Amino acid sequence: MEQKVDTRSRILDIAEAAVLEKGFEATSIEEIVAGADISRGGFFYHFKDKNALARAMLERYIEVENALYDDLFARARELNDDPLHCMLIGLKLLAEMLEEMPTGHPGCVIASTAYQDRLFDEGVRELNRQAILGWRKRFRGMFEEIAKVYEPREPVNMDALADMVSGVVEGGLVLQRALREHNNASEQIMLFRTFLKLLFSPTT
Amino acid sequence: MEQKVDTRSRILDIAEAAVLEKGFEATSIEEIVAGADISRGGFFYHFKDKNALARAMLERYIEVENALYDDLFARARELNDDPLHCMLIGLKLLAEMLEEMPTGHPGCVIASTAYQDRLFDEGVRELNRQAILGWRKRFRGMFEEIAKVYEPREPVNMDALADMVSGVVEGGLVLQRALREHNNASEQIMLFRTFLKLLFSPTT
DNA sequence: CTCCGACTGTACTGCGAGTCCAGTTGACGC
DNA sequence: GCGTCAACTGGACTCGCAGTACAGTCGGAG
Repeated sequence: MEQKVDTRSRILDIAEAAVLEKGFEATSIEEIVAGADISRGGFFYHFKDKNALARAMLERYIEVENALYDDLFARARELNDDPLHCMLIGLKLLAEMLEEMPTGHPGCVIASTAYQDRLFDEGVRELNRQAILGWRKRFRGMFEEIAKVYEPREPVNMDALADMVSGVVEGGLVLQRALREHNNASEQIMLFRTFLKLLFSPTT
Repeated sequence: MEQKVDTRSRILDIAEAAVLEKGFEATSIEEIVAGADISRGGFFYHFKDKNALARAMLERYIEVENALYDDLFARARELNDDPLHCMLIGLKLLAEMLEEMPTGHPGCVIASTAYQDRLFDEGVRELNRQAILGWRKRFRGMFEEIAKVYEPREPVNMDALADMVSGVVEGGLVLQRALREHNNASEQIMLFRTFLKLLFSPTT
């Protein structure tokens, strides 16, 4: 049973690296089993089909991403108790993290999944949906805390503002991928930060 | 020769609809030729392979999108000569247009292409890149006009601000696709508009 | 010693991309 | 009216990859 966990996550590691680099469809099972040094039969022992692999990858990815956000904003909170400054510091840390990744960010599986929809079953799509709704809830909560302290200068839809965090990151990653530049995502986050500063700045 | 143009664009129509709905890889040539009522041989007569099809689709799509932006901001200019207000009106029109699309927006081929990278050759990727750089140039020009009249309240990187238009649209479309909601993209654009209003509002 | 979970290995089906090519059809130029 | 050429049709084929089926192996827990 040691082996089971081991091999399974080894497959996920290899698959994730390949998928983030080339896309899901362009990654063959042949290639994964070669990388993980197992037989084709071994692969299908762990995953019913490619869909099951996609599902497991998404689950793991979302978990990691959530842990990352938890950690990021916890660190931000330690540095400053004010909800607005906590948000601003958290976003700064996020931008820095994205910038530090040498090969550029691995690219977000969410967008990739969204645009290859029909390749996946309903379970995978629903997982994707729930992940984004989770982030909406997370950031909405944070923005409500901020709004309690700082009256927004313009009326905003809180759900949309929360979605903008995800949207700006996703959009930035799309640009980055397409342009072959490497800091678009972090620049976009920094601009969003500027937006928040202006939106919640005291009305003199 | 009438036929040639006719059949070719009929293939592109069918393919575009299918690809926007299901993604490129999930769309088979079989299905395209059935829809266009031609033989497999006929398809390969017009397009060397799926890559050539992708390239032609992208070219057409980018042209349409550029014409759309031209038209949108020309209409906005007619309504108001001030560069900031022209931008704000143009974005409003864009948001409304996205909202009016009954099935939600067809989804942006750019993002889809970016995330399926290795499926395509260098030509397709470069086309994609140039399209985004074109939008950067377009919006950067507009923002520079605005900045001549209105001093930005916070320092911003003009290229990044220009990219934010594309990024917010792309990001919004990703959310929309993944969430199965229908107005995320337009909401994101409206939020970006709020950002611009705050950024370029007269410093009291 | 035996059972079981984690595999290996092989052989097979089926699908879709892409190739090759021989033949048809209709418009146009002469 | 005849040849030519572009725009196809239709069919046969190869290849790579997903997925199925299943028989056999191997090592550790009981």
